[in-house]
Amino acid sequence: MKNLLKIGELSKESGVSIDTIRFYEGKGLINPTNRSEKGYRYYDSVTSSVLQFIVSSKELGFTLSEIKDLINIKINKNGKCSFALDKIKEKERDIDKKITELKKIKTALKKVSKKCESSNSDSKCHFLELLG
Amino acid sequence: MKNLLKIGELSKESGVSIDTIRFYEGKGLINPTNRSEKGYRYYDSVTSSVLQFIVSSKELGFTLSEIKDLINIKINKNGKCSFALDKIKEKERDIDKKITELKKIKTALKKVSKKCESSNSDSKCHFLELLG
DNA sequence: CTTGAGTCTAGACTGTACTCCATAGTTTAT
DNA sequence: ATAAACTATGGAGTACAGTCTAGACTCAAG
Repeated sequence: MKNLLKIGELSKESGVSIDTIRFYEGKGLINPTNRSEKGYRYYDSVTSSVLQFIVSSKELGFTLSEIKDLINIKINKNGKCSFALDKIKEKERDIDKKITELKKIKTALKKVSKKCESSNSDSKCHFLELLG
Repeated sequence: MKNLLKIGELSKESGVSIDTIRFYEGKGLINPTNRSEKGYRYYDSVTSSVLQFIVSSKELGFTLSEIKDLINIKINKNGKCSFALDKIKEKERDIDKKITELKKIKTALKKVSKKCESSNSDSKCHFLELLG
């Protein structure tokens, strides 16, 4: 068990909480390098990189299940760029779609608020009048 | 009970499912106009407008709890525009914030995918190499 | 009067990503 | 040897917005 970290140490090194580390294990994202007889988890320091990768990927908008796919590309496809690129491009399209939707909402909100602003502030609200 | 709708009829008229109507009642968004002795809900047709309002507001990005606030403005503040306008403006800022965040993500994703594209498609993925 | 359709309630389940808890066992330091 | 610190497990709770189910009751039509 030399150079191996216990879960608390890994947590400190990675900045990911113990609970979350166990949670990620349950989701199949990481695994302890081994377990002691009594069931204690032991990790090598690569796991810390994996946790960092998870954190970064989350910041890029990937869900845990998508991140699991990415990790599996690394494992099964030997980390070929072309496979990862597909996922990244797909995520870009996802994000674009969301931005488009939000812009539509923004436009609609502006339309509503303009009507509000152009009327007397004490008058009945055009928008709320939809309530019947 | 003349001109009153039973929940199934309201559901058909509004396009909102029976379950959802009851769920909205639990959240305090709507209420049956009255109840029969045996507990059946009866609604007047204004409730259909309220449901339409809820659907529209959801499309504008409001949560149910925010929609409840809007409905209460209508009831308590007599539907004054100035009160509703605050909520609408606030939501606009929310949406703007989300758009900004998503744009940041988009930029970051592009950076990653460009690195992927500029390398041999069979080569190791720069991004996945973060996995250690 | 019976049958089928409609309605009632309370509570469980979905997905996402955790977080917290109790209880028990283990390891480490003094 | 003992206490403090750490770890294990399983399960509950959070937020959001529903959806679905079971089991019981009621209503309308033939």
